[in-house]
Amino acid sequence: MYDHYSFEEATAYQIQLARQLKFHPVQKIETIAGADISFNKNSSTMYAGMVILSYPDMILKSFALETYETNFPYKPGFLGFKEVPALLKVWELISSKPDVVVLDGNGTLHPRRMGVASHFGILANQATIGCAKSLLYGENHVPENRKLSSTEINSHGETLGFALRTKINSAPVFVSAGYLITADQSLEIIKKCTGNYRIPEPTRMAHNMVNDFRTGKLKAGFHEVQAPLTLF
DNA sequence: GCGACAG
DNA sequence: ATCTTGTCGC
Repeated sequence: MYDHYSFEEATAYQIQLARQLKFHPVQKIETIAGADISFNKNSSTMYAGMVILSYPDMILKSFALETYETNFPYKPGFLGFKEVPALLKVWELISSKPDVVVLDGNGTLHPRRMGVASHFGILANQATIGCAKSLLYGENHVPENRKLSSTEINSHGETLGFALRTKINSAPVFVSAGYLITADQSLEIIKKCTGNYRIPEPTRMAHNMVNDFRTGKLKAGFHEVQAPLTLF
């Protein structure tokens, strides 16, 4: 889908998409999804997955898995071009859409406000949150070493996101709004999705799923979870 | 020119 | 992201 895009064209496309960004509080949240991608080194096959959990219970209800071929390379600032097409393909397998989707990467905490979460959100017309494991853009401020302590991440005097300490003695994660949600509400939601691990439940489960999918333990398609599987 | 740089 | 052994800490 984006394989033929040059980085120059990709940059122009991001600026174009950014003009369509909208942010407002999500009224009711009963289900939340986590999305992630996995792939073998030097392979063009992407293993995409999305899990849907109840909110704020964090109980796995269903998940979808699908593969997608792409040769778009990874480059800081352009992650969306490599992952969004695959994520949109899994997205189609989900008939009952979640209220918000958490992506493994940034939202507006990006030089052109178009991280993978914002990129996916606009194309899917879906509320999204970006939760990255390391900082891509903005003035870094390290939060205190206490669970759920946070600091603002700014750029040119504007608060684009937050650094959040999800676990003591572990590096913070970086939260920002993707689309159709505010940065403040994104932080509140990620806090409620945080369990006993550094990575919040939605993306943590999605990460485990796509890894099992890639290694053949799970198959492509939409899957309903019957037995209240609190495992993983 | 130099350093930074999601997954 | 993936590959990959040992090691430190709760």
